[in-house]
Amino acid sequence: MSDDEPRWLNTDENEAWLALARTLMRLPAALDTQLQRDQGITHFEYQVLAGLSMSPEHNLRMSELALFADGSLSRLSHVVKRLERRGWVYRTPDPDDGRYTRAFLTDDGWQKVVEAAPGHVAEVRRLVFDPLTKAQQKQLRDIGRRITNAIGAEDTCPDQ
Amino acid sequence: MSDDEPRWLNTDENEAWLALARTLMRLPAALDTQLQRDQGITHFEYQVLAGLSMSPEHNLRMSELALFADGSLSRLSHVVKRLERRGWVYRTPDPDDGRYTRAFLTDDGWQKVVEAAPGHVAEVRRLVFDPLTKAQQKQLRDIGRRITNAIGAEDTCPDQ
DNA sequence: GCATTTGACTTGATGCGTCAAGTTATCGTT
DNA sequence: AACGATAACTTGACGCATCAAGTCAAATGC
Repeated sequence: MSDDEPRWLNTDENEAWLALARTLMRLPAALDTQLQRDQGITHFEYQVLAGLSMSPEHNLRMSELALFADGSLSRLSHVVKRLERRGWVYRTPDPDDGRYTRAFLTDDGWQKVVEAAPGHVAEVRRLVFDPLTKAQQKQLRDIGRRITNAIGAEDTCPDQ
Repeated sequence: MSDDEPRWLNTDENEAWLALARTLMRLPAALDTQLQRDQGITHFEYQVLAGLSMSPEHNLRMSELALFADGSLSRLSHVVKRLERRGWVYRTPDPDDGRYTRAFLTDDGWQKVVEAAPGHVAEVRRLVFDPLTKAQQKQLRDIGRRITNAIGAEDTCPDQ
């Protein structure tokens, strides 16, 4: 677990780590900024709405939605409550199994996604894909997967 | 600004974006988890302590420290207040120019960094560098820089 | 040399995420 | 059919980040 002498980062690693750390700090902030400024929603709220909009009947179980949006059930519950207040979503117990709750997108909610999506995608493109070469895009996918795999094992998801 | 028809992400881009989004979500959480569990501090608090520990006299101006730790002055002010309460840091007006505040690491603060650093570095290594090839590490540095450059121009830092 | 401006913080209110503790509905067992 | 166990949420309290407004010290203009 702990060596006698820790292996510090060498110069190359340190530069890579610095670059990654900056990205971890600023990219989410930048994406949130765009959505907040143009649409008055957070990136997480966007993901929730987008998740519902992509499902066949515009509805999902809370647990499915939490998995999709990569957040805890508790967080999702709070967020959906706010989205419900804004009239974009409503919840009903699943008719097939009363333990589940289904979140439905309203028509207004659908409109909101349709309105928000192009700007968000454009921002992702501008900040992530435009600056990278094709090869780097592929590398990025592989790198991201390797890192999340390294994390993935112990705690697949928060909460619970 | 907005095209007639937005350019959606293609399959390759979508996979890369998914992998990146997961990393953005989970890597910071994983690093915070380790530091919180083993040392009772957040990653941002660690960065603040580490920043001070690396400076010649174990002190920096708040504004320098904010830049180093990649956070707003306001955020830093709150955090340093907490670190001060815990006895790891203290603040004094800069003797040379009373407008600046200097944050100093205490002996206990230094001990804390020495205690926390090896475990944190080991976690970064385990989650980021061990899973990657040498070539990917270099790519990661370049990719990170390109993305932060794309962001960088408009808002170098929050607050202010 | 006094007033204004600028810059470097500091503070308090607000909102969101997390954590621990509930609730409620079904399932398995007896 | 009753009982505990489990799974799927929901809720409330708490901590931290952000934002807007305030404070205070030096520089700047007149």
